[in-house]
Amino acid sequence: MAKHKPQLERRRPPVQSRSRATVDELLAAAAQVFESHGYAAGTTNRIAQVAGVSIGTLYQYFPGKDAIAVALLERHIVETEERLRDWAARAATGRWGLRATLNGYVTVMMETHAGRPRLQHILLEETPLPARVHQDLLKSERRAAATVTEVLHRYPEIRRPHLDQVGFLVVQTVESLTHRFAAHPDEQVMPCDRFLGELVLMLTAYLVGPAR
Amino acid sequence: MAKHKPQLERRRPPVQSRSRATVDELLAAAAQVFESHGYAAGTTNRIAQVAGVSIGTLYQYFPGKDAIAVALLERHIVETEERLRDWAARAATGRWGLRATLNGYVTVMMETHAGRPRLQHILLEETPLPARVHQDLLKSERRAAATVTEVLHRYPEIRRPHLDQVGFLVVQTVESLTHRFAAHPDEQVMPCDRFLGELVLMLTAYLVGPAR
DNA sequence: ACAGAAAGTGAGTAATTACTCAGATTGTAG
DNA sequence: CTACAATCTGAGTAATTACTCACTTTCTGT
Repeated sequence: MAKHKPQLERRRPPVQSRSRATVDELLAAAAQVFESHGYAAGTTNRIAQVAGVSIGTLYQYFPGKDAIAVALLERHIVETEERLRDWAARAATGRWGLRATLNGYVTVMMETHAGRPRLQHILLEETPLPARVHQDLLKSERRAAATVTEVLHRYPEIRRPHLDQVGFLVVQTVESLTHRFAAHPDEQVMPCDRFLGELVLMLTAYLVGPAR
Repeated sequence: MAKHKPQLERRRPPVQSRSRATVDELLAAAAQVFESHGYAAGTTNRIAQVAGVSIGTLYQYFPGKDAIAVALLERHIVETEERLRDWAARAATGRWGLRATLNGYVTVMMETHAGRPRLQHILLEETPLPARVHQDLLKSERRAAATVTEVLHRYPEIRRPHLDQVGFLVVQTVESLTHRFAAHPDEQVMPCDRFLGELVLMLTAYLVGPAR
């Protein structure tokens, strides 16, 4: 369908407030359309329509469909890192026990995906992302693992060796279970709050449990 | 792109061995093509080409693209349930400790996705599945949880209440972490065998840990 | 007021692709 | 061998869709 191969850089940077609002509208519309239709079926025409602008305007600010997905993903990475930093800062005050800290972490992650549970999945798995973005994702995930590891260091009841790998597994576990539960919840078998509680229980048991 | 809306039933059931082989070829080709291109970009023409038959032959046995994905998914559900039954039977001999049993479960699940790590994700998330198939998936997942719960009942060291919900969380955890690790392994931070070991450790700690 | 820049429009284009069909080829029963 | 069914072929069709461009409208500085 693509006539030419477009770049990934924004074409014309918005300078007036009107155009900045348009770009915001476009991103919001894209999030909604991708969430409900998937990447391939989320057409650029539909995105423009939902945003309330013409298709030409869309291509004035984004050189191609991929670029929109990349922008959404990069925005999500930034937001997630912000939330994680906030959580780490709160944990660093030392007023919380391990369990409350883990509870906070899982809650933050669930909130992050509460609004559009499928979107991150779609961006990650269905979108042809350039290698650069994959690198960014990997780096961001490693930073998250490092942050979590650092927080865990504050709790002497954790006696497990290789805390960095432990932090990595915690991040992976929370991330993947949160995604899964947000996207396909089985409220019949396990309601959301119970799921959260059990997950925190599992993580706590893992961290303070016998080293072997 | 679709002119008419096709059904999901196979058009002409293969009766000669030649055509049965053709259908197998088509499914194998579809698995390969979807795995490497995703659902939307995995074209029917390409599937037919990889299978070594003409596009017309493909449509003689499958009424539409979706039907191929559904067939692949149903096949995967059957295979997974078989593997799970085998594992439960082995666990029922009573010769394994809890840890070995969990290790076996995780190993089985990792093996299931080792060959085509992305395929299940693609079928589940990118394919427009009819409601019937989603029901089947949910049912299959619940059966898996029931099987695991039953196995866990054999181990008196597990004192946790609501074993059915515990079994459900174990299934969800293993399923989602296995998918994630098969699809995007970060061998640099955590090699596969170490990942398996830590996951088993986490599950064990969760199951035998303090009830509160 | 006005020139030029920024922003927006949407019908149209070229490429892609799911699917069809008229007929050729291969297997099989009597 | 013959008739018929099963199987296979692949060029062609209609629908879809990413993207362009010639043009209009709105804003801003002077």
